[in-house]
Amino acid sequence: MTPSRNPRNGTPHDDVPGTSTPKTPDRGIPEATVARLPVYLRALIALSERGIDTCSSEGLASAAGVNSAKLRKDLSYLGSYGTRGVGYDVEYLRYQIAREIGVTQDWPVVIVGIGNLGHALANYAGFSSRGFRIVALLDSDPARHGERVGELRIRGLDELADLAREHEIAIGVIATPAPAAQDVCERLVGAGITSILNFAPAVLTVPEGVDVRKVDLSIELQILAYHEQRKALLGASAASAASVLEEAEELASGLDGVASDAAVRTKAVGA
Amino acid sequence: MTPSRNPRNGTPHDDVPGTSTPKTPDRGIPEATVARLPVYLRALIALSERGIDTCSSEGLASAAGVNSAKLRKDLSYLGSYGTRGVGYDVEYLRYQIAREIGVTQDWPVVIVGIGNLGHALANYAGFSSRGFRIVALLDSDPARHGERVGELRIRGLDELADLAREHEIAIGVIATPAPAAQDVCERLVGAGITSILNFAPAVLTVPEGVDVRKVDLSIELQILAYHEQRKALLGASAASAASVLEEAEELASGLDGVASDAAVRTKAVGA
DNA sequence: CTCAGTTTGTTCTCACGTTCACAAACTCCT
DNA sequence: AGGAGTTTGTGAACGTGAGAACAAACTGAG
Repeated sequence: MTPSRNPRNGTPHDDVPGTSTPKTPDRGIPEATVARLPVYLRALIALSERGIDTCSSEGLASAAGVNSAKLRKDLSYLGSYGTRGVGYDVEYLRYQIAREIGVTQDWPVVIVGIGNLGHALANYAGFSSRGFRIVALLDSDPARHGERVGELRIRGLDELADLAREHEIAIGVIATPAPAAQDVCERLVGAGITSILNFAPAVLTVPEGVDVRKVDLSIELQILAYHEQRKALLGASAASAASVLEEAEELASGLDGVASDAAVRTKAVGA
Repeated sequence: MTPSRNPRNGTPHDDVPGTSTPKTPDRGIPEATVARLPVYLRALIALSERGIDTCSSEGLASAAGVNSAKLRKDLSYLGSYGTRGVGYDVEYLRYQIAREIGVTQDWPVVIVGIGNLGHALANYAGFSSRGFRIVALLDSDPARHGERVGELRIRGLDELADLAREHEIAIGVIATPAPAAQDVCERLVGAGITSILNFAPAVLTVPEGVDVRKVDLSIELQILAYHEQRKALLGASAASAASVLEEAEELASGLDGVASDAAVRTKAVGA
């Protein structure tokens, strides 16, 4: 039973229809929310495996490492799957999120570039249990063709089109060196693949309608390095921080507010 | 001349000065910008290697895969390093960004968990050329101790504290299975490491002042799957898009996983 | 020197994401 | 049945980010 049909798609805050917003609010779940749904799903699976069958937004939020208000708002985009005064049914919510993401059944995946990283990805057990099935491993090096990795054999890139058609592959993973990435990307797109996960440190250009997500180890480390440097600087000498910064900046002529006119004039005359 | 005013922080409408806001207005570069600086750096290195010594914001932006206005705004947080009417000096800008990120010299890094992924990371040549040096490989499995990977030997976790002190390690990489991640994380923090890159599919809790960045392959794939599913649904019947969206729930649960849908629903209701 | 052309740095506006706070809705106890 | 306690779902305020547009500042030719 439980009618619990929530009229969610009643365009919640669409006040004035047809005025300034030509955008379609059609079931569009915000990107930031989409990126967190898999985290919630994993937390729910963990709870489920521990035999817990009900949880509050507070409990699930802390398991997922987010704020509970954010969690509730995120879930509200999917529908009203909780019960006030009680919480969420773990199995039910788990299924609903899995369905929304689209991992109630497996997606066939191809990995291109079977070097160190490609091997690691091919052997990663986490995929199969999370809605993905690796169906093909490709590499441009003929010396590797035929080599077995797990249950699969490495094949040549020329077999891509056939394999993609046969297995209805929709997701491709690029684990090649950077110089090969764009070429591989175009082959994937040519084979009808419209979602690409790119591990190569290169910027890919793709036609409209193709989604690319990038995972870049060096970039992640560099972001950490920035914050680490910042912590070191601030902690080392908070007093001399200002002078360090002043020295670092040289050609900075910040002009805002009152002093701008004077500064500009001076500089223009001097030049 | 030019008292080298800080270009950032004009504090547009600075409400109450000095009293109510203990927030650090000092040189705070927006996170979104910090995340893009490494991309610009890589693009500049590529230009430099091709012998190009000057570039416009337009050119650099397209090499980095972003909008030129965004690029200029990002760079403006660092200072005024360009020349109007001319563009940017590639080498100069490259150095300024590297300095801002903090990769003008190498950061010592430790990798914990030398399985498939750990091996791949240890062998990844990109680190050394981008401001990082792997100085230690640790694993909890004694059977692996002593094994050589590249130039390093695998060591036990008990050596972490000594190695961290000796090499002044500030960045740790976790490449263990999920269940071990939190424990390893605490050991890293205990050894004085305050920046962590986590590849394990687990939520880490750390004390204040420690930065954690997460790289999760399954999550990236699931985000792609969501969009892929969306494309498939919309493309299937573009004409009846409106109606499809209205009853997306029924349609989706009808199309995929009928059996499991029924099972879950039954269970949820039954419970 | 002046003027036209080019490109940066900055301002303004809008959209998106986060967080607070509270009404609505449920359970449990008396 | 009714009231106290709990928890969801959401409206509203706030902060951050993206992009368009433009003034400032440079180059080079005449």
